[in-house]
Amino acid sequence: MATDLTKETLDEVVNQRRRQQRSLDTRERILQAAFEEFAERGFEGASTRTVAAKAGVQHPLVTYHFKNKEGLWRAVVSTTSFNFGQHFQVQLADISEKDEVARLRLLQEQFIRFAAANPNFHWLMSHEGKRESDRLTWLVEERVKTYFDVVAKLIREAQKRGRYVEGDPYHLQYLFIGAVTRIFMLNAEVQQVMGRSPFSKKFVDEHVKTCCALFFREPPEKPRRR
Amino acid sequence: MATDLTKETLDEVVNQRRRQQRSLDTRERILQAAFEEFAERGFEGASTRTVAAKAGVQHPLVTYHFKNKEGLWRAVVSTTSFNFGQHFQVQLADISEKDEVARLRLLQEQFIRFAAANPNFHWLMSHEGKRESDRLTWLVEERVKTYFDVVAKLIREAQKRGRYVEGDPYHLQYLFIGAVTRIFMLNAEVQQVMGRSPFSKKFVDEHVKTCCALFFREPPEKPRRR
DNA sequence: GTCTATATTATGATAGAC
DNA sequence: GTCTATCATAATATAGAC
Repeated sequence: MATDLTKETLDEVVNQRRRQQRSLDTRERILQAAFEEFAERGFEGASTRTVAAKAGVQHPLVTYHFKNKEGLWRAVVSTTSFNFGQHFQVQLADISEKDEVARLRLLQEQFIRFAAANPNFHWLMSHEGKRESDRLTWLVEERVKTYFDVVAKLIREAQKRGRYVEGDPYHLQYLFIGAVTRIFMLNAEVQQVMGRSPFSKKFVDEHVKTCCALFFREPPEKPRRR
Repeated sequence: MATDLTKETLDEVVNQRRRQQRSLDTRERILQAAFEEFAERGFEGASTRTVAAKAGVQHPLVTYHFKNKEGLWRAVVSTTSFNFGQHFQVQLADISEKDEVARLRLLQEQFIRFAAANPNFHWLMSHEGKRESDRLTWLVEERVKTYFDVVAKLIREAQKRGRYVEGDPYHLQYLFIGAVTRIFMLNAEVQQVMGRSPFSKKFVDEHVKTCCALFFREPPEKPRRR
């Protein structure tokens, strides 16, 4: 079949592929710009025209690719949530299923490093948690609960072994997430109050240590060796 | 002089007072509505027309009483910051200047109870900490720094006595504030994830205990009595 | 797939009557 | 002090040309 293609139809195919590629690029650039815009201003505060301008495309293209503002928001949440999940999978695979404390510690450390690298992700989520909405219900059912449940299970195991602070695991997760993320989310204020950026490697390493030290406990005293 | 007043002028005085009172009421209602609106949507997301509608007044009255949107925002921050400060003064006066650990503990507990009662206050502040602006600079210089400095001093004293976790006091304050406030700020999400409200008296009491337990340390072992 | 043009609605701000 | 009327601007969304 391919050998039957005339010069004209070959050109058409090439053109079509170029167009498809450009379309994908456009979609990707809108998505990236929308992520920043939604994180910065929340769903209602965000402007799809500003998104288009940031992405360097005409504003009707937003509607073309994502139907409407809500479709754009859902696409942003889906891709960023996927990235969030991916961030843990790789390293977590190296650790034995049975060592729950080690898994939890790695998970929490990775969470902190993800928060440092993606403060916008936490703004995106936080904006929706303020008040009830269809978007919040969707977010909780599809994304938040699954993550919370996984971590809660690990926290319970760690608590059994005396390696994590006491308390309701869901409650403790809100404390942990708040303690970890706020300093990155309020980075402009932090810069003015502390005179340094919370994003430097040195600071992030300190932050990992300090946050983990707050929630993890040293192993209970073993009978003395020797 | 007062005895010279005719019936007409008396009526005028009464009317004027009524008008002044009504004006103050209007101002107050706009202020309250604006607090909710700014907390919910941030400065740029907030609409002065929505504020007027919530307050039940015509929208030009916003301009009359506060000049413009920024003037309204400043008035909101000033009054709510004043309330925040007032919240500590009363009980703090009862504690000796010298017992820094007790002062710090009371301050932190009062902070938690204030956060539970006024989640909007923390939203109002958080919106501005995201990115640089004249409003942020004003906020940090006029309100944030003074509070942070007072608490940092107490934290250093408590650390000297081994009664507070180690680390930079400003850094630790961001951890503490984040841990404390997030669960109240995301109350709609919390309700869906945990199936209960973070605002119940029982929950707030638990929260006070859990948060303080994370940051305060028990006194170092004294030589055993008896 | 992309872009011009436009319908509709909402915003911040102000002028002027009462 | 309050309210009606209005201006200039910017928003979401869509129709239709290319």
